[in-house]
Amino acid sequence: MAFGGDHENDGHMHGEVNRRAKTRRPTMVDVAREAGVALRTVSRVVNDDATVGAELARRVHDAIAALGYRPDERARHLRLGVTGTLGAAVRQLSHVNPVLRAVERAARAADLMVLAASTEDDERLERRVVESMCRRRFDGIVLEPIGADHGYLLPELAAGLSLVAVDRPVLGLDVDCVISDNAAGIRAAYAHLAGYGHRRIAYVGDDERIFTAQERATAFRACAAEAGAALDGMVHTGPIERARIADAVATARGRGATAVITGNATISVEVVRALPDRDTAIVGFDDSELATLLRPDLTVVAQDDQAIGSTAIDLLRARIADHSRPVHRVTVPVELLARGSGEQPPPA
Amino acid sequence: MAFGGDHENDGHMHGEVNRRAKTRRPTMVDVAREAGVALRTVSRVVNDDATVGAELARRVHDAIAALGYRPDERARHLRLGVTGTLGAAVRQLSHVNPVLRAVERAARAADLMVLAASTEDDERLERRVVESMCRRRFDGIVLEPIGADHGYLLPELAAGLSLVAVDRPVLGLDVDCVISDNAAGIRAAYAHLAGYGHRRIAYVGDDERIFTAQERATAFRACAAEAGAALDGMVHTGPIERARIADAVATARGRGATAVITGNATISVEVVRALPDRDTAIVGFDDSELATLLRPDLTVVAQDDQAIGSTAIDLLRARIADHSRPVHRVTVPVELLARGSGEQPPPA
DNA sequence: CCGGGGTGAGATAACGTTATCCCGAAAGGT
DNA sequence: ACCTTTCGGGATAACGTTATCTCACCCCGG
Repeated sequence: MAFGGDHENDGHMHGEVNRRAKTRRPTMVDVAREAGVALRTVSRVVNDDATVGAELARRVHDAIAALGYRPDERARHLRLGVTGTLGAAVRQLSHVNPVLRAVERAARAADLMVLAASTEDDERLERRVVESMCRRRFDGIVLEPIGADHGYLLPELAAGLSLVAVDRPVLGLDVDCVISDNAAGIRAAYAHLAGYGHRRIAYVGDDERIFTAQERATAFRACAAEAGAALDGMVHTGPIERARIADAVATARGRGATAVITGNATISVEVVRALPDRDTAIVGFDDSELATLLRPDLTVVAQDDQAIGSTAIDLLRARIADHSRPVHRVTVPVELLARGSGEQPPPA
Repeated sequence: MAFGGDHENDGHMHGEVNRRAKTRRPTMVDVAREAGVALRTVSRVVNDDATVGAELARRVHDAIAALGYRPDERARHLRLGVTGTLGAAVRQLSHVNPVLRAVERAARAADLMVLAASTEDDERLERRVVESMCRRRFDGIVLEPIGADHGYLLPELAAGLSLVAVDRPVLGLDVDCVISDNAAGIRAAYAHLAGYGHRRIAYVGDDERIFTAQERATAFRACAAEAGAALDGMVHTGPIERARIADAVATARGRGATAVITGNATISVEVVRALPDRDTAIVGFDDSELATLLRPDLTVVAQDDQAIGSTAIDLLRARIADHSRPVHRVTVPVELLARGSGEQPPPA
């Protein structure tokens, strides 16, 4: 048995696939000849133009079916000047990315197709991807920008590219963007933990060269300063590595930390992994499916992915419609979801 | 200072974005006029044709820079007949999908751009996405097929579409595909648990209308039959709902199950959630980041995502090169990774 | 019976590239 | 000095659509 299980009854068998050898694909001209009508009439039929008579329309449809004609959008887009396509350049397609999902949804509602590609957190690859989308004349691009130097975007923007940045701004360039209110999220987390009596609160975050990581760490330091709390051994930022995070957690606890705020979902996982017992309170940044797998469930600062995605599409469509409109930078509120891990008081 | 710190120097400020009002984009003709050369010469320069003199090349480059000329791939693709683009139609872009990642990587190595879109597990949306990619004349499509009726693919294939299915075959259609050896994976899991003394082994899987779920459940039944084990209350398939899975786990344990094999990563999470204590052995299908978060770490049947992805691209490229070559259906081996949850014997 | 307006359909010119030819000039050989 | 070869570069025709005209035709009022 080759495949495990026999599936003869599964699908309606469609029979052999007829793979034509090397013959050119039929075009509108061929359809016109076959139907005995003018080229323009075929175009009219394909585009559901009402001004074509029923008899001719039928003949054209028959010819299309007989020849297996498939319209070519490349020519259509070239002629029209518009592609009806948005590009999404995100860090990793194959990672959890609720914002991308919302972007796809919102674009579909606006009858735009989203085609996405990964930038793999590599500046050069981001550039390749974005420039490629530009050359393809996508109507607009949703970008999750990485790195610092986005100078390559300048000529594209000047040439008419419509762009919106999500999650982070494009540093040094004045373009539309949608970001979460990172500072408010950290403040909410800090206040939440403080409200339960915590005085020594630690922060474990991502590499501060990353914009969001920098914003969140800065906000944390500001919270501590405002609360009059010392920062010695309480702030740990750097790359996401298990050993580093385990170390950070150990150090913080050694200095008397009774609660931890994390910088993102991945770090939350590692922090939970590194905590030997359950007596340290945690508030994680970013919601995730894992949050409710832990015990107690993880209290998180959740971003409003839906709002971010649909706002991004709104901004992009507005930019496409009016390329010289003023730049908008939208900050989307976040929400603290109390689930248990952030509501335990410090041990007496 | 290694990381962190001040970022004032990070982004070279690029100043104001010069958003041109409504002027037409410059084309090769404009560049040719500006440089005082023929259209064809500009094309040569853009395509790095060696037959163009240094002086003229410089003049053309200057003109390109002066006008801000950006080549239009739509016209290029139309003229060339190929797009250098592969489409990837997957169930959810924004979910963990290591195969897609491998596909992107392999395609990049072959100098092909991958543009991906979600089908959202919706047959109609899958059709819209695939047909859209066909009309855009993508050179090939990687499809994670859903549903049963893929008849709409027939005319596209006849018209010259190159397609490869991953994870599941296109039922009823004879097209290239790459799938994991699901049956072998289940057999390995079963033998592994049996080897540790388990006699009552349960299976909790996905809806059997899904191809992989059906294959895995079938293989499990075959294993049980071969081992002479009764199946009463041991096989639970259906939609992924927390309540259903909790129920399934409770039933199985009630019937004396000492070990559980799961149908995929999501189900593994729910099974772990539903197990009140740690005395039931588990082997999960699909590896995931969560696997090593649990205690004990989860023993899993891991798919070889890298192999699946690169094989898919290989098949697709071969199909593009020779459209009438014989169809290949590749089965990729899976690997059992023992991490602890599958090595505990039944309670005495 | 004729002219005018509406209407369905065809010829033709774009859209922005690349490929096929062809030509003019420079170089080299006798 | 002239013929041949080479080679850089220019005119022009595709690629497969859609948009702009134009035109033939029909219907109807005057």
